[in-house]
Amino acid sequence: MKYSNQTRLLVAVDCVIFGFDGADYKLLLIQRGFAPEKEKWSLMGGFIQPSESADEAASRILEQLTGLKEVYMEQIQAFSTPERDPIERVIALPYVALIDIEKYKTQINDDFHARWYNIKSLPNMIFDHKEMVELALNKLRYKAAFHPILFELLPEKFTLPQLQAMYEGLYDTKIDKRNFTRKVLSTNLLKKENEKDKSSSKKGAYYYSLDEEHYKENFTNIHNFIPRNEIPVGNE
Amino acid sequence: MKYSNQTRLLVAVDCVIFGFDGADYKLLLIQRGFAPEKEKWSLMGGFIQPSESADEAASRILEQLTGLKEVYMEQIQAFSTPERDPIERVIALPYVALIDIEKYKTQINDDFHARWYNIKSLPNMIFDHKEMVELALNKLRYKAAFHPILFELLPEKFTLPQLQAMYEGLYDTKIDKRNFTRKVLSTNLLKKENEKDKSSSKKGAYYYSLDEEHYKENFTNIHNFIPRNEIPVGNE
DNA sequence: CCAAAAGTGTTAGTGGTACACCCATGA
DNA sequence: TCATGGGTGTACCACTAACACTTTTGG
Repeated sequence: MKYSNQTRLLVAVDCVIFGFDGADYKLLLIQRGFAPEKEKWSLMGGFIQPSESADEAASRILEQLTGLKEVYMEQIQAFSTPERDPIERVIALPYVALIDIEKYKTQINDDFHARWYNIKSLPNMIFDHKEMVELALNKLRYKAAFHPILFELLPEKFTLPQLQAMYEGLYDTKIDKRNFTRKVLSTNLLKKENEKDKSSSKKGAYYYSLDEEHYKENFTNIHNFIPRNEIPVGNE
Repeated sequence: MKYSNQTRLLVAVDCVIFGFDGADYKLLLIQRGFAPEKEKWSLMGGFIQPSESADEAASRILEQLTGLKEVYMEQIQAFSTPERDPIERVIALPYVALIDIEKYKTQINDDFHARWYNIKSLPNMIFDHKEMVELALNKLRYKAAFHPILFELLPEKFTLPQLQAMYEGLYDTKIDKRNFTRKVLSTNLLKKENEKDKSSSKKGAYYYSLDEEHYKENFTNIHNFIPRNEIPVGNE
């Protein structure tokens, strides 16, 4: 039995995949292989299949492109204007994903002609993908100010200067390192390691890693990672 | 031209409509008039039509039921598991709406056998509508702690004790009225009127109204309407 | 020995919370 | 006059932000 006299629509998920290279935020884009807008840049996306939920579709699509599973992803608002895709109406469910850019490098699947673009100089993108990216960035900026989601972008061991650079990059601002260190450590989300990372200074910076216990328990707590006046308005 | 070999799906919006009666939060539910689960309670919903966006569909559906337009609405996460509707797969885009319960009363459309239910004693609902309501409530609790969205639930003129009761109801807690007053007034979102509301006390409480200018400008600012430890975790 | 990055403490101000009494008035 | 709800101020504490010098070490 079916609902009668109703229009059925294509539903796609589009993945807004962010990475961080130590200095800048990058967005992973592919070159669309088919018309219209062939060869323009696009988010990686795909239609929801009969057997899968939207979350599953997003994971599948992310894995197809990057080889990565179990990545932090979050759905944002649907894009649904009837004319957004000129071929046929498609409802898009965009997902924001944060991945460790280093992990991706080793598993790249080049079938899609994917490329990292600095978020400060994005190319023209098809349809309303630019809007999706803007929305995703806003969401990220808002959420990262209160929740430790950026930690997902880092390798297992990382230094506080690296972490700080991530926050500075996202908000395009400078943060006082003494205040930042104090805030981050006071969350008890991190464990200090004994080794140092000497790759970026002679003195070396201590490695930290996530304290998995505390991280899961306190993930939804509300923190204050960055000064209030750096949180952009017009968000979520 | 069309995308070939892809499955098209029904896409519906479901409206999670909250009201506040001065003491409790209410959810507006309808009695489903058709099988399956005929006569069980349900959110008001409807399929997205070919000519409309999801936002438009949500407004249309809200207006059908309540007669109200230009109401605060916000989309929350899509529900998309393949089996959620036993008749046929439907992707649901839930919307949270906040309406002034008094305005609704005068415009009720009884075709749908609608009824307000206290959110503390909801009836059994069809499909995953209960989950939608939970998600919507969480979202509301989180957002209302930082943004003045609850103001949408009130009539044009309202008193501070009324406003406080709304916050107390949402978080099921008591708030110190001195602190609450100070916080709310410090936002500069309100204008004090000269009249008093004498309906709930002999002394009377001053009416306030939204300072439209400031309200629109500062809507996205981050406030602190309720104590941190009352904000539930596991939110958004 | 020096350049370059890491690490660390203090202070002043702001904002949050806890707390209790007087005010106005209709009945 | 009294019961009821409305309105107001203060003091402590915690958090924030601003700020500068010392440490380490590879070259």
